[in-house]
Amino acid sequence: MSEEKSFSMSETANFIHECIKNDLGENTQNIVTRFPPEPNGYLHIGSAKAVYTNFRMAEIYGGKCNLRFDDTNPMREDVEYVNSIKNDIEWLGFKLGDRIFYASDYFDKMYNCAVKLIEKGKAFVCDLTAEQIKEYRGTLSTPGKESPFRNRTIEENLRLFSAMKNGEFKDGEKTLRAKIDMFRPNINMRDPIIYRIAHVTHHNSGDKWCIYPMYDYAHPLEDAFEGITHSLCSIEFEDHRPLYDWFINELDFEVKPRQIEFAKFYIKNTVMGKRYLRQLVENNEVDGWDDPRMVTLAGLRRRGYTPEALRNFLEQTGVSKAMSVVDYSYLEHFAREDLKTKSKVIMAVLDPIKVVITNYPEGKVEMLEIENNQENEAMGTRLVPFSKELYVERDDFMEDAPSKFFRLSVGKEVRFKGAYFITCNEVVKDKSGNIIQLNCTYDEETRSGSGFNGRKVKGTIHWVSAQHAVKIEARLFDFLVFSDDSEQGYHKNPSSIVKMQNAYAEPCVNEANYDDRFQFIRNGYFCLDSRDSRPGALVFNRIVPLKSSYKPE
RNA sequence: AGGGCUGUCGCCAAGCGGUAAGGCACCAGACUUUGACUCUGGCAUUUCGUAGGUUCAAAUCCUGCCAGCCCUGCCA
Repeated sequence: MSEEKSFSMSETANFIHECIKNDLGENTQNIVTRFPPEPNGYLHIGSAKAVYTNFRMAEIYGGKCNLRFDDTNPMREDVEYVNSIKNDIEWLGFKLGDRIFYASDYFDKMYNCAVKLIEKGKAFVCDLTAEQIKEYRGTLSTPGKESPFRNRTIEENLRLFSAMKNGEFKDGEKTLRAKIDMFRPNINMRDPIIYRIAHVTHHNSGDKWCIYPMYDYAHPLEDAFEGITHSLCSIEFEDHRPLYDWFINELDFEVKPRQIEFAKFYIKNTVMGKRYLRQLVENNEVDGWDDPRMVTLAGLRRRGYTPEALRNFLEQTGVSKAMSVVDYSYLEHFAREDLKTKSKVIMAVLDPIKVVITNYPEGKVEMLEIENNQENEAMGTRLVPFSKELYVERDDFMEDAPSKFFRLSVGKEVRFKGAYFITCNEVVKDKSGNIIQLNCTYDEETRSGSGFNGRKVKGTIHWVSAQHAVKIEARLFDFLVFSDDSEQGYHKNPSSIVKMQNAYAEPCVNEANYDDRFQFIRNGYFCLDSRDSRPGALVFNRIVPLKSSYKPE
């Protein structure tokens, strides 16, 4: 990554930079941040912002960032997710090394801290049922009331908590609660539950525990245990900060981590919620967590987005406290910009129509040399076969063309990219009137590279030699949903994927690797589908189309 | 007896009392063997959610109002 550019995050997120500098003074390199996902799903582009913000801040100041699996609720977690999360973060370009931690590794320390709180008279074992606790909590606008078990003796609390740990009670029978204040307007402070009983096998700690700490209790402790200086999280946790600070203070940690919140972002016409993504996967509405239409990192990767494009997007999109809804076109911009000079530019015809060059010798094949990327000469050239029968894009022909149509039409001359000027003379139709072939002639003089300068032509179109072309499938994507004013806020797009199964590409695609990206000239950027493409049956995903200022009438 | 946070161009976003950066999108033009790229120009001054106030001076400070988001899981 380029260093000049990489500092632009310091042009935004200034409220974070200010805190860091105030707290650390000259020693900003001591910063330690963390990204703490619960391993209960795949990372998506929204989570990537939290990944990026935490890792990037540490990177900017030369500090450290931990990946910590916040696995305090065993009923919804799975190792499949821990592996995908590690993989996705490294794919984004952040080195994890020995900085991978598990909240579940701290269960002993957390238990001891809870005992300490009980001993200080700051926590108690409560027998209220879930419904009662809800009732006692009060509402947004009315205060709560105190639990009748709030004033148990320290000795009794200690004995009961130990019994909870030893499995003497059933799920839900008892909880451990912090003793704070049932009358606070901030509901998080109304004697929050800090331990619950769950006789469930944990993916990491197995059956060692049947009590598990709640997020609000576990999180500040995890941060403190790891020496986190700045805990950068999304803004819905702002109301939890007083509780976070309460635990840090009550437990007398030497270094006090500080929580700073930033706003989440949304993308227009995109549902990012984990619940929704999971539902799409479970209902088989998509082809897994890595479906190219999904905004999971796995999906974006399979779609062909590069980590550089994502990082630039996250960088430029900024970090603030104001909720934002970013246009998808902003993401697309960074994808094109990244791919522009590093992709081989080749020709593929997605929706073919046959062209016969009537005055071109039967059986003749010319190998034309065409540059791989006009803006990057280092990418060299390749040889592309040209022959009597070609395919061009159906869209590139029009029978009754308006004057602003610079492509093929009867009587009009256009340039075939890297080849000759071609004039269309005749349209061949089948019985039902569908165009099945265009008969054209070429002008030998106009061969590309010959220096021909006799006349100019307005349009250049791409083509592929019929006998040499490789038949491919090209998949074109659109939004899974469109935003609307309905109650749920969106409706499904019935045509979010279009499979062009009769597409043809230059022979060179046979040598394509899974991590290659191509520009199919005038059609957009494509890459092989890592799941469905195989030799002999290539499947390409369109990463992003090219921009176009052409407006059909 | 509700609390917290946020409002600067269509979308992001700088701005921290001295007279509205930048990017995306869009529009116009130039160039072009991709209608791409690139380049040039345009794009918030009856203006910073709104109404008042303080000040020589306000997007920046104060007050009221309005709008949006979050909070009543033994989820994170």
